[in-house]
Amino acid sequence: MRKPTLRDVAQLAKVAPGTVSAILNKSPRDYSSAEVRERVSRVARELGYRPNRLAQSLRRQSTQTVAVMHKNRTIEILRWQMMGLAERASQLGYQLLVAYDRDMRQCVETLLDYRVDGVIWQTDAPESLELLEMLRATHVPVVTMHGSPLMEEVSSVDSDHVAGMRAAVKYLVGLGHRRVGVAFGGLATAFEARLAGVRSGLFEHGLSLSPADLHQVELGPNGSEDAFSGGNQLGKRFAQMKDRPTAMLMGNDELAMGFIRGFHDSGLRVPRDISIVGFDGIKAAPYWEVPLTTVAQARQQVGVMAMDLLVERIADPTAPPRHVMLPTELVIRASCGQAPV
Amino acid sequence: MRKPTLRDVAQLAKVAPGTVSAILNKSPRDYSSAEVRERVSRVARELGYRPNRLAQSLRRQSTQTVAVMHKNRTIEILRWQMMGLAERASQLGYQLLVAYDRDMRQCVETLLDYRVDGVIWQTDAPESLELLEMLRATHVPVVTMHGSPLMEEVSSVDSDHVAGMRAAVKYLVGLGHRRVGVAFGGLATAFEARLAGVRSGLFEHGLSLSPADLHQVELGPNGSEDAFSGGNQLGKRFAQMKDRPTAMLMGNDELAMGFIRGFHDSGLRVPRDISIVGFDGIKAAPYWEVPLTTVAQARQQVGVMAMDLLVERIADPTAPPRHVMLPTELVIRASCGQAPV
DNA sequence: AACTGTGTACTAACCGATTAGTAAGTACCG
DNA sequence: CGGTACTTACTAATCGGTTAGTACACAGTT
Repeated sequence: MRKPTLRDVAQLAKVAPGTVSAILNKSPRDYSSAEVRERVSRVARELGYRPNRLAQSLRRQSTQTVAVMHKNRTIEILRWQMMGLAERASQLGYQLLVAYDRDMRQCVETLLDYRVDGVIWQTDAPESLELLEMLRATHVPVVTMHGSPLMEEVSSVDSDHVAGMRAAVKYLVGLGHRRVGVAFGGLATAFEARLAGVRSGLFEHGLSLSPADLHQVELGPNGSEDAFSGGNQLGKRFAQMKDRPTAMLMGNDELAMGFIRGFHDSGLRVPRDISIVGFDGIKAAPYWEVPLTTVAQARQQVGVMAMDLLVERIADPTAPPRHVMLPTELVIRASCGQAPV
Repeated sequence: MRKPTLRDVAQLAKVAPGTVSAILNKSPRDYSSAEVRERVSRVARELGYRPNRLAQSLRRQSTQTVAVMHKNRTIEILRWQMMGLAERASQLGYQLLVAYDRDMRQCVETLLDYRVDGVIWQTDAPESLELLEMLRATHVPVVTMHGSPLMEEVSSVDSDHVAGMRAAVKYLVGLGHRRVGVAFGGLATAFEARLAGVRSGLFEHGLSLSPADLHQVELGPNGSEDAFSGGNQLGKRFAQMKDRPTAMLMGNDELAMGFIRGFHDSGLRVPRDISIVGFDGIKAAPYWEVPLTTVAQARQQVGVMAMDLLVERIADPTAPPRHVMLPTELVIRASCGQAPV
């Protein structure tokens, strides 16, 4: 009832274990005769033999497995990235070992114990920098995805948050808006990049971001990461304000959607009374109460690119790190309107 | 620059490898003196020694790793389940090896090659039954989550879809509805269970489901799994119908949300012109155009329970399989109203 | 002095593969 | 017939741990 081993195959086929290995791996060092080859293959098939990857990896010093570090969030865009990653990994013959742990340090250590060939880093919390450094010290190839390049020496992929926000700003300014605000939730390097995009976009048009118009919102109670809730509250507050920006750039779509809902509760309307731009391009965006204008990311592409960069580094660890920025697209729907005169 | 091995530690501490192993594992067979013990621990610490899990697993015949088979969907509720699973796994000291592959068979084989201690099955496609059977034949403990019990012999966890739908039906009937319809997307055993719940619920009240009121909707173009889109189209169609049910039970929240949007486009209103109940309880539900009444699942709980059942079977493979149904809760918001008289 | 017992640490087989080195058998050639 | 070359398959070390079995030293007994 034990799983058959290579030795079992060898015995039944009356050859040495090494021979079986050579044959099944189509090794260039396999000199066996057609007759033996056939016999071994047949026995292996009949036994349903499958090599033990633990043993293989141990010997070969390569696991064909990459670790994925991520705050297992329910943020939709992160899931799309994961999908892209997973699909590409499977295409390239890699397995994904995912880690989830409040204690990130322990998590990294555990993953390394598995002797993974590489690590994908999908956590953009600023405090992760120290851990990244620790990872880098082990010489395991790492690629960060989501979150702007954290370290020069570590390859990274992400959407071009800066360009995306600049495009959004340009669009709003084109609609006549002069006072635009932003709202973000929590701390994250991705948000920082988006904020930078807003600033630079405004500057381009001779405008600037008033500190009063930069809003930090709570992402829902105790780690529920419910950006809808935070956006909702902000929307309600905005509806009460006498003096507010004519347009808002929201940190992500969920925030924007919650905002619209809260804003509407008080009888005010989007885009009549305020213009709203989201970020990400999640599935619900087109179907929202007022279809959301948003900076859409190339969802899965970030993931597949991350995987590509990683195998590139695995193949040649000395290659210089690369930093890829994927273009975003401003998807114009109904949540923005002409600025009031 | 090589990672230090147990042998390195042994050499530096001037003891035999086996001694080091015994000490570091706090083995009951460790008879070493306090002095040696201290020396070994110190050397190990200084070297930053970490055991190679491949070697450990190979020898111990146990990997402390469980495989997760799942269609890596972006359906929110499935992500919540995965979060619960991941968190519990980490608590119990297990790693997750996730698989994503169009070719499920190959996927299963690959995972088994890693000699995982167990498998979590989160794919409710009916065609997966054959694969499950194949898995079972290998005697690896398996737990299915999401998707009603597929096989008597395989432990399963899921929300009680049937009870959930019956509660929803009861609620609608209480509001005076006599003709309620349902809409589902794609094929899935979870949907089948929900449908069964509807039928039994209606029967309880002397009603029944007219075949004309059972709607299968497309889940968006080519595998995008965008239930919003499918729901949206159905909503539009419903708005044009002269004769329609006074209430609809939707297969999941995304479908329900899309439906409401499409329905509203034609000037009709929810719940004035039709009552809508969703299923799942996703984050956006309270914030929708009309806050969604829905059958909420205990999101993460399914995942943690799945992990618990799995370790139970890993510990004792001969234990009888268990089938757990988690209660659902009807969350009443604004999308249902009194039936027209 | 021989025997038993106990504390301590070592030895070596083993998990299941991979692979460099080697050996046996046949073919060819001068 | 001895020597070289080629084919074919085997042997044994190795990856990095775990663990059953063994050896040795010293103390206490009779």
